[in-house]
Formats: sequence, C-alpha cells, structure tokens
Amino acid sequence: MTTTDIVNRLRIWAADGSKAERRLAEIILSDIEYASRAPIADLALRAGVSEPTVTRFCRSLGCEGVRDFKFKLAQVLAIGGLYLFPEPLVRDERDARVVDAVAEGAASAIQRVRDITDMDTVNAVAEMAVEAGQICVFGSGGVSSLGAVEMQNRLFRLGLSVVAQTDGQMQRMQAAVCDKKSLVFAISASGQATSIIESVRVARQYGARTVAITNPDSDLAKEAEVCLPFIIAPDTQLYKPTAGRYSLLFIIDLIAMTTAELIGPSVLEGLRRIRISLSGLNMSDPGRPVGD
Amino acid sequence: MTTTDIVNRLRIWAADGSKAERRLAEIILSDIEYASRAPIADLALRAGVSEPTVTRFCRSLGCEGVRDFKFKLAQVLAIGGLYLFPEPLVRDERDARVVDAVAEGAASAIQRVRDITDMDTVNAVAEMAVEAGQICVFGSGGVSSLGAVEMQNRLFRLGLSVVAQTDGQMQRMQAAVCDKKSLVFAISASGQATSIIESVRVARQYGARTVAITNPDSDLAKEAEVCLPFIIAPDTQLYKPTAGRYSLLFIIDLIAMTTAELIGPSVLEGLRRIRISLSGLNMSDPGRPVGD
DNA sequence: GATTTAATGTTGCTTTTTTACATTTTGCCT
DNA sequence: AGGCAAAATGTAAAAAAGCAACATTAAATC
Repeated sequence: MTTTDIVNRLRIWAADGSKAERRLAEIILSDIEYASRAPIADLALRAGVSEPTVTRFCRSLGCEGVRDFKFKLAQVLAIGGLYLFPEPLVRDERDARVVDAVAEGAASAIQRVRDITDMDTVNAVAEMAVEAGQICVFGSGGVSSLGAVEMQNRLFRLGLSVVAQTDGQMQRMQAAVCDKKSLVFAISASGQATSIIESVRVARQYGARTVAITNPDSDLAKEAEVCLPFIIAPDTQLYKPTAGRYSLLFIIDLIAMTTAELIGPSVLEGLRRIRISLSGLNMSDPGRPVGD
Repeated sequence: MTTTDIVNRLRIWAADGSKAERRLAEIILSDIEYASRAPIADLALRAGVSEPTVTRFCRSLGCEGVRDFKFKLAQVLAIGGLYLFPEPLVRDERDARVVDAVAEGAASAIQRVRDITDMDTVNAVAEMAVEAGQICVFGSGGVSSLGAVEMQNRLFRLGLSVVAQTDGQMQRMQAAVCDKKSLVFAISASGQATSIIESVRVARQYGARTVAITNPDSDLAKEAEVCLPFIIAPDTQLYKPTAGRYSLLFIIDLIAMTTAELIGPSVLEGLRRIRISLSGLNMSDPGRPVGD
C-alpha cells in the first residue's frame, strides 16, 4: 500500500461506509493534522461514535491499529501535495504552490545527490572514461533514457567516442560487441530494468568496464563494477514530474566536468571547433554555451 | 523546524550527547522505521537505558513528547527513508570545488528561472495545451533538443497528443502540416536557430498557436505568440556543462504540472495505466515514479 | 575528597488503546 | 408488518504505553 492510499480509502469510506464510518472519515479528512495527533477519545467524541469504533475503523482501512493509522496519516502530511487540497485553490495560491513544489523538489533532489555522491568514485569513473576506446550509455524509461542521451551529449564534446542506446534490443547488441576497451554506463532508477542488467552482464563478459548509475541496493548495482548511487525519492505530488531527473542531471554533470578536467586543455579545442561549426547557423554568439 | 531536522539533531546527539543519549540516538538512527513504531520500553531496552530517559531524550530533541517524536520520524520515513539523509561526505578541496560548481550552477539556474517565470503565462500555455488537438515540440542543439524530448515525455503521460522534432527538416515538415488545432512549442536557448524560427512562422501561417521557450529578446521570441523566457547565463566554468539545462527542465516541469492539474484527476488514470504497463518489466514498485 | 550539579533509574500513576462482550441497528424474508 | 439473522455499534474493563515525582548514581567543581 502506498502511503497516500490511506487518503483514498478514507475518501471511499466517507462515501460508501456505514453511518459511523462516514462520520469518522469526514472528521478525519477535514483535519488530517488533528486526526493524526489526537487520541481516539477526542476523535470519537467529534464524530459522535465510540472509541472502539475508531479502532475498528482503522483496522478496516488496512492498518494494524490506531497507532499504525496515525503513523500513515503523519506520512501523508509529510508528503502533502494534491490530496490535502481537495478544493480548488485560488489562482495565486495555486500558482505559488506549483512553483514551490517544483523548485523545492529540484533543490532537494540536487542537495541529496550532492551529499551522497562520492567524488572518489566519480574521479575513478572519469579516468575510466578517458581510458576507454568506446563508451556506451544504456538507459531505459523516461528519466533514464533522457539521462543516457544527455550523457552522450556531454561526453562527445570532450572528444570521446560515445554512443547512447535507449532501446533494449540495441543495448544488448551493443553490449555484445564490447571488448576490453569499452566502458558501459548503465542508467536505471529502479535498477531492475532487465535489458540493462543483461547488457551489463554481457558487456562485462567481454571485458568491458561497467558503471551503474542506479539504486545501490538493486540487481543492476550488483552486476556492475562501479555504482554511483541514483535514488529517486517517492514523489510528493502526483501531478509533478519526478524531481529525480535533476539528480541524474547532476551526476552526469559531475562526470562530464571531472572527465573534462582530466582530459585537460585539449578539450577546449574541441569545444571551440564545435562552436565554429555552429557559426554557419546564425548561432555564433561567443558568450553562449556550446550547442544551444 | 523542517521535518528532516530531527535526523540532524539525532546525529548531533549521537556525537555530542551524554552516554545514554548517544546510545539512544545510535539505536534510533540505526533503524528509524523500528524506532518510529516501537514502544519506548523496547527502545529503552535496546539502548540499555530507562524508559523516562527516552521521554526526556525526545523532549530535549525539541519534540513535545514521545508521540510527537514518533510522528516526526514517520514523516522522515515518508519523505525518503534513511538512506536519503546520509551524512554529507567530507571531501578534499579539489573534489568539493567540482561538486560546488555544479550544485551552485544548478541551484542558481533554478532560482533565476523561478524568479522570472510568470505563472500567468504558464497557466495560459497550459490551457493552450489542453485545448490543442496536436502538440509539436521543436528544439535543436544539445540543450534544447533534450528539452523537446523531455517535453514530449512529460506531456504524453497526460494523455495529450504530442510529438517532439529535433531535426530541422522534420521540424519544417511538421510545421507544414499544422492547423488551427495545433500547438507548437519552440525551444531554443539562443532564439536564433533558423529551422525553429521558420517552423514557427510556417505553423503560425497555418493557424497554429505558438509558444517559444527562449531568450525574450531573440527573433524566435518575436515570431511566437507567447514567450516563456529561457536565458542561459554565460558559464564561468569552461569545463562544466551549462547549468541552463536545469532552467529548461524547470520550465518544462512547471508547464507539465500546471497542465496536469488543469486536466484534473483523469490524468491520474493515465499515469496508473502507464504504471501497470510497466509492471510486466519487473519494475512494479508502486512507490516509484512512473516510468523509471 | 567533599560538595554540588547533572544525569539516569525506580516506582507508580495517567492516558491511550484494545479486547470481550452486550446492545442496537439494519436488511431480509415470510 | 413482524421476526430473525447478521452486521454494526456501544460499554466496560483490561492491557499497553507514556509520563511525573522522587531516588539514586555519576560527573564536575572546588
């Protein structure tokens, strides 16, 4: 049961439950903060029911007891978001909420990955990238495939030979042609994407070095030589795109920057050439980052 | 006090507190899930202290009592579980410089776009998206094409008909088949990308509505009906990938979230289906964001 | 080493939750 | 409608959890 399911169930009970259940559900939904802290005696009084009814109600909602129920309500409050705003908000309030939700999600996603990323690992990965003859980046799913493409985008500028594969079949095929000079980046938020796990295994058999950017407890992490932790926090807002994308972008930036510094000034020559190559497209503003 | 402060305080007590406090803090930190549900008698036993010590400890942590303490722990767990609040790693100077450069770049990029983005415009854009029969997203170049793909990725989940084109030729072709029911998103950091400007002009000729996500002083901004400012600040760090990508992601998130809320609950059904469709791929963890 | 202060433990009391059982209500059948 | 079973709800007492007051021990200070 996901945390927010408890609110859904409350909604259902508020509509379909028996008399006492309806009243209770309404009271609770009308003030979750209160309900999560008040003793059941208070709650029972407010709803005009007896105390055991509250206990039973919690059980029928799928909780172990009142304590467990309150525990879940506390989590709902922490997660907040959509469920706590049953009525449409006035425009300004809503706007502020949207902006805040996105900004805070992004900021905390970055903060977290910043705290847990071990630069020794990143440095090691950068060295692997510099030494590799061919770099493959595998990623599937919305977030991870975006990351794979972005990784390719960042690394090719450094003069590295890199190819991103977001298709499962292509990943396996690419893995099959890996050798000792290959480096594989495997990106997956879950760490359970089958095609990626298998591709890593295959590539490794052929002597490739492998770096997973994934949940460190996952199968993928176990399969790869090195793991950079990439954890997507459960989302606080149903309608909001996951902030985990910012984390992934951050990790990619770390790798790209470290690798660039490792390669040194010759990188700059490559970047300069890219800029020149774009100048024919009316995009030659020299202050602009390379490649729009 | 933010929710996660409780973890920080526990850390401090684990290091600086008295003997009993240290033991208690360690026990709690070692298993927050357990600590948030166990009665204090259990906790006291494990830590080898007396029950009132636990109560006192909770108070000294700034909680009203044990219940309040457990309440806060539950919220910590909801937000991300222990592993999301690791102690920040200590890094040597060189490593810290890289991490800080990337983090500060990202944070300030988000901050800047947050400040300048007008939610009235975003709301208007969301309405256009909801009303549109077909949405086209055009973007060229590293950052903008990534943004285009990401925009497609975010919007198709909402049940919208959306197609991203990152190839100049394809953009023009797509623009040529636009009509009054079309909505075009044109993404370009420079606002000078010829194929995009022309595509917008063509699409508009055929009656499409057009939204530019670009530099507001650019030709592209002038060409489009609506402009969401997207400005890439010149980078101070040559080796660092531009932080402007975070800005773009932010704008996309704002649009996606606003549109989702505008569409309303029927969106959730779509997200649910996407999740179900992934469950065959061993990725059915319900707590995970939709689509890896 | 005595004395004060802070920290921790012991005991028993209060609050909160739960169990077991009694009562009421509801739905259904004749 | 009236009666009966089943479900829902209430009552009261027991169990569990948390807490306060005081006792004791450890530590710091002189």
